[in-house]
Formats: sequence, C-alpha cells, structure tokens
Amino acid sequence: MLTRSEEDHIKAVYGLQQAGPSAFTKDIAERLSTKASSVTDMLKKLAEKGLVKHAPYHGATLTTKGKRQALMLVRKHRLWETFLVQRLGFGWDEVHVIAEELEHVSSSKLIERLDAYLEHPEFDPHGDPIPDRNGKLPERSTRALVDCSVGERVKLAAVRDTSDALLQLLDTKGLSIGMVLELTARAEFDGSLELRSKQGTSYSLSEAVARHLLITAITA
Amino acid sequence: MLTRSEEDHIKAVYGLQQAGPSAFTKDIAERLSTKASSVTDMLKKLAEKGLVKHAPYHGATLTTKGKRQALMLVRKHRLWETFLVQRLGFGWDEVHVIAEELEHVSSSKLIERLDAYLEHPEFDPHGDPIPDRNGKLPERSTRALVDCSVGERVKLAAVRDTSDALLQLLDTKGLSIGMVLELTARAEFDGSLELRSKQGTSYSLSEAVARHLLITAITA
DNA sequence: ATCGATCTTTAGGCTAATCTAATATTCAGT
DNA sequence: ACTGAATATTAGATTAGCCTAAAGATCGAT
Repeated sequence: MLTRSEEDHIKAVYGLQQAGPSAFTKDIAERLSTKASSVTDMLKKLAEKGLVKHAPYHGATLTTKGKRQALMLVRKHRLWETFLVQRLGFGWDEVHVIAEELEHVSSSKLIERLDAYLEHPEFDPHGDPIPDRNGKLPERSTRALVDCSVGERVKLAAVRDTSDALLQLLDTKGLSIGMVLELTARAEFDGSLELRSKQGTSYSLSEAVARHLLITAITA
Repeated sequence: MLTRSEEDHIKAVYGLQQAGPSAFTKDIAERLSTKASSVTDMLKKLAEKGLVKHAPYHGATLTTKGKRQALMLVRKHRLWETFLVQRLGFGWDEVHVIAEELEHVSSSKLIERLDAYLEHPEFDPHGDPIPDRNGKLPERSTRALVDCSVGERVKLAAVRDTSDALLQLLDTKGLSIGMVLELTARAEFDGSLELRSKQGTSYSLSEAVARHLLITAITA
C-alpha cells in the first residue's frame, strides 16, 4: 500500500515521462508544489520499494511495477473525472482538483464498479485515454491541431493541458471534444487559425491554443 | 481545513455522544484503533481549535462548531454509502469502509451535486438519517424491535450497528430496510422473536439481533 | 474513608514528510 | 579544459501523528 505522497510522486514521474525519457527532480517538485530536496528523499524511498529507478543527477524512470501503479492512478483519476462531468454535471474545468483527491481512494472494487457504471469509457472529458483494468491504453492516433494544413477536416480529440484556464477559454468559445472542424485559414502574422464547423460557425484560435489541442483524422 | 485524523476524531466524538452525554478517551481510541494517549493529544488540539470541549478525565463534547463539522462528515459518509449501494450496486455490508475514505474528500460542491444526483435521500442504506446541507436531520420516531409487543405490525427502519456481520446475517435471512412485519411470537426461553411478512414468510431473530433493529410504527 | 481497578494524562521518543542551507554535480559556452 | 549557472543531493531541523511507559485521577466496593 502506498501513501498519498508516494502516489503523487509516481504519478508525477509518469506524467513527465510522457514528455521526455526521464523525470527530473526539479520538474517533479514543480508539479507537486514541493521542493527539490523533498523529491530526492521520496525518489530514494520509491527506488528502495522498486517503483522507480533513480539515477542521481539524471532523473527518475518508472519500473514496470511503478508504471503499473501509475496507470492505475491515471485510470482512477480519469474515471472519476468522467463521473463528475457525465453524471454530476460538473464543467470540465472543475473536475481536476476533485479527482486528485478521489483518485487516492484505495478500493479497487470501487473503481471497477465505477468503470462499469460509466459503461467502460475509453476517454475522459478532456479526451485523455483511460487505461483499462490491466493498464492498457486505448489506441488512437492524434496530432496537434497546430500541425494541420489549411483545408483539412479534423475532429477535436483531446486537450493537452491540466490548467483550467485553457478549458475555460474553450468553453467560452463553444468548443468541445468530439467536434468536427475544417481548418480554413492560418494567419501568417501570428500563426492563428480559423476553423469552421459543419454548421458554419467560425472559430478563431491562437497558435498557443492550437498547440494544446489534439485532433484525429476524420473517419468517414 | 481539518486533517483526516482531526475529522476522524470529531466523528468519533459525535458518534459516542449519540449514546452518552460525553465521549470518553478510551472509547474514542477504540473506535479509531489508536491509543488513549494519542486521543488525549488530539482532543487538546481540537479544543484549541474550538471544535470540542475537553474536560480532562471527564471526556469530550462537541462545541457548536464541532457539531456542525461532524454533521457534515456524517452527511458525506451517508450520501456516499447511498451512492455505493443505489448506483454502484454494492451490498450494504460492503460500503462502510469505502465511505470512510470518500467522506474525507473535501469539495462541498461535490457533495451537494451528489446529494442532488441521488435525489436528496433522507436515509442511507442502513436506515440512518442523512443531515441536510444545514446539518438538519430528518425527523422520525423509532424504537428497538426488541421492545415491541407480540401482535404489533412494524416497519424495519434502521440497523443500529456498524459491523458488517449483522448486515450479512440480515442479508442471509432476506431482511431489509423498509420491510413490514408482524411480531408473531417471543420465546420465553431465549427472548428470540418470530416475525411474519405480508407474504407469509416467517423470520426468526435472536434477541441480540432484535436489539439492533430499529422500527417505526406502521402508518396506514 | 480507603483501596484497587480502570481510565487519563504526561513525558519522552519514533517515523514520515516536509523545509532551509550547504555542498556537490552536470553541462553549455567559452 | 574551465567556469558559472542550473540543478541535485545531503545534512540537519521541524511538524503531525502516533507510540510506550510512568504517573495521576476517578470511582465503586469494601
């Protein structure tokens, strides 16, 4: 059984390993709002428990065992987020903080029942994939909206960010996961994008936003 | 903001104050599976925070502020239990432990949404009253089944126990909250009771069990 | 009224998780 | 290769929450 702090560190390492090969002390500390020295202590402890491999001065990576733990945490987090949005009617920008607490509830029977109750969702409200009970992530090929070409028709698949501000911005504009859009123009000056929905509504997005949106190709 | 341990102690004091006027160190320790000395420490801390009144050697009582906190915890606990049974299909003997964890999740918006989602239940799966958002408990007059007379028709209202064993026993016998029963006989030898449902099924209960069942008079 | 059993508190210590400050390492730019 | 900036680790302190052991308080039975 892991403590809450251990779980938080493992999840941080997992998250950072999505971006780079190794998670660095400073970045972990930043994610968890602690200090680097505290992280070093914890990495040492987790290394002893066989959950991470800690190469001093060169960051940490999850072991197989650690990765399994991390995936279960991610699973819990995303299932709770799905519950909060789909069943309790929360906005997608409100659920992260609450799910951070809920994910530490330990009952695995609870999480399997929740999964069934939600009808085994594959993606959470932000479009992030939900690992199944064995830790397997659903397959899907995405790319950043910013890398698309004018004329392409795409489907919004996910928001690559944990900050609520971006989610609120998208809300305000009326954009949400699953929407199908055509990229109609890209401004040379600032890289901003113009998109149009089937219904003819136009949306204007800055390059910064477009970098954080993931899309899938239209399958039709 | 209270820590988990502080919350646990407050809830223990509340629970014990339902039975007697004051909660004693030893009983609190027993409930929380800690030692009396730890409880003393915590009572001192909670007294400083103005949540309990601690009369050394004479137990603790909740202040108004402490009672409000306790009621919110009880509210959370019982709403989560209701959710687990009604929506996730858990058995009523499985939910206590899980709700002990869930009740510490802090978002009050979450609990209000959950309450609405469950359609503002007044009683939890064990028949215990759920405080409303202001801490008000629904009114209902109950008495112990053991105090009823032969010939009375009663409705099972609540199970006065937190142990799973009793709940499992009732499950096995096919008894549940809300059932209407007639008390047909009481054995002189061991005080055990015979009951019969409208459908004609007979149930035999030991005096020990009957002491832990609360009933309401039939309103019809 | 006192004694003994029981309960409570106090005293002192332990561990987990944090911090700050000091020291050590790495690495990019010269 | 060297050096400075950035980063990481170590050392040592702090806090919360728990413990054991010892001392203190209460109270019913004599």
